Amino acid sequence: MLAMSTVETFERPLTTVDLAIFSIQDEALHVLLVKRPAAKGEPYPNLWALPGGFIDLDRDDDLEACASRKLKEKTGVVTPYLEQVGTWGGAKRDPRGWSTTTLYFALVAADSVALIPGGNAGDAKWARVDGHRVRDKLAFDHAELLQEAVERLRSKVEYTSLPAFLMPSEFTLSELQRMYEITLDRLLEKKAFRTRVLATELLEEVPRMRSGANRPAQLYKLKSRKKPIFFTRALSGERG
Amino acid sequence: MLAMSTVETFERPLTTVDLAIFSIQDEALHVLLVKRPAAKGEPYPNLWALPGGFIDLDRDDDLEACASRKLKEKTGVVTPYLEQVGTWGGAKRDPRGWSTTTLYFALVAADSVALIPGGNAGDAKWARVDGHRVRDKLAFDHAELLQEAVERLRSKVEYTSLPAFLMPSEFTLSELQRMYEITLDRLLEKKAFRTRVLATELLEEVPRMRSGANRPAQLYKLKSRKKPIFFTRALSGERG
DNA sequence: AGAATAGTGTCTCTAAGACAGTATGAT
DNA sequence: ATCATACTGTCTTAGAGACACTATTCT
Repeated sequence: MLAMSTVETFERPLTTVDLAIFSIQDEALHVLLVKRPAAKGEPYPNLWALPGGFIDLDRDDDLEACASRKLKEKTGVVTPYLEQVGTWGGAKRDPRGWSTTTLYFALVAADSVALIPGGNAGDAKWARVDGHRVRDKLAFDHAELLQEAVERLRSKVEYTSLPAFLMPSEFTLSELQRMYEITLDRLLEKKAFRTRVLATELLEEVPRMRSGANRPAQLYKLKSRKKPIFFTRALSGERG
Repeated sequence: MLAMSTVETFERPLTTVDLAIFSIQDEALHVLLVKRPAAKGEPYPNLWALPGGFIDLDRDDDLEACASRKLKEKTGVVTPYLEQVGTWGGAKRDPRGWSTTTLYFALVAADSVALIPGGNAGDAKWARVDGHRVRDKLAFDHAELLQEAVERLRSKVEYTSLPAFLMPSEFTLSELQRMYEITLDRLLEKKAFRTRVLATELLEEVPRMRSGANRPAQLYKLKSRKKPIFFTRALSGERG
């Protein structure tokens, strides 16, 4: 390498962006996994991994644009909740050399993402999150990345409206509460939940009801699909 | 470049680690700045910037080791509080090309860091943080990085024991409260503060008192210098 | 009527906030 | 005694949690 200035004298690590894309399926938290390619030179062939890959320096203006692009490629979803979890970098995490990955987590509503395993056939799947992990052995340090993403998600659910981003466009308070319970993996008290949520600027009534074999329920929609609401107190976190 | 495997076909961004090193000086929050070199090819010559630089792929095992190394080089401090804030990456933030920087913030006790502006003479200084910024114009996007670091610091002070890491080895409750007030830039109520702090496992009495021109105060030390304590509720954040 | 889920009334509990009061040293 | 700061007593307030109660639809 030609040393034109000091910047050239430093070797550059491999730089990737990975995604933990969460969604609720069958009343359980799921994360999207993709299968590692089997081509020669590829590490961890055929293992499952979080979707992600190298930054395209020509197409990606910044890290978040890169994450958005990869999310859209995998799920078709364009405006989900997307948050940077952190960056892992080190000499050992990729056999090809010193590498960094910046991890984002995304929340997508189940009904907005019917499209996945179809385009790339069987090389992508939703895996159920059990505790902090998934049944499959994951490539690289992705088990650790996933654990941190799940922990970030769970801890933020305690004091924000994040689960609202997992909802379809209209939903009832009971359905939203169920989404909280699934992401937290514990039951919540109905009255406290409703008071808490309705005390904020999060929801707006729509003049429709959800009918079933019981009393109809008021339907709500999000006032804004932009940023989550922060509550003044976290849930206590010990009850069941 | 020779394409030996797919990994070689991707250009790699410049990758750096930067630090927002905070300390309390003269009853105010300060951050350590270094002056950009004036050598040709160096962007933003002579402007102040957050300390940082390229990863040394041979010496730095991982990102945090790199941050620790740079912190030690600048301040001599070896075991401070160090937390990753996030990673900024994009095509425009460094004129030399697509670059990423991973920002860490560190909290160092004022008395543990007498050594700085001396080694490198006038190329480093403590700058007072006013609101979310500093008087000097900063290089790159460091004003934005600093703002995020300050916001992270302030918001975590609301519900953690972070300011404890800014204290000398022994201190009184009033001194700790003052540290909270300085980092938050607002006054706190004494009784509530003491109850909150003493209800945790954070502090341990030492059998000594701080004497002055008044009633002596009980001295305390941290039970652990490792991780911060998380309180169950945040401060309300509106009073003054 | 009964099942099922929506939604409320009300009490308790915890920890923050307000603020006045007492305690203990130096001068 | 006075001042300054340390420390406590106690009332108020906000919001979580518990839990029983009422409401409304369907079958």
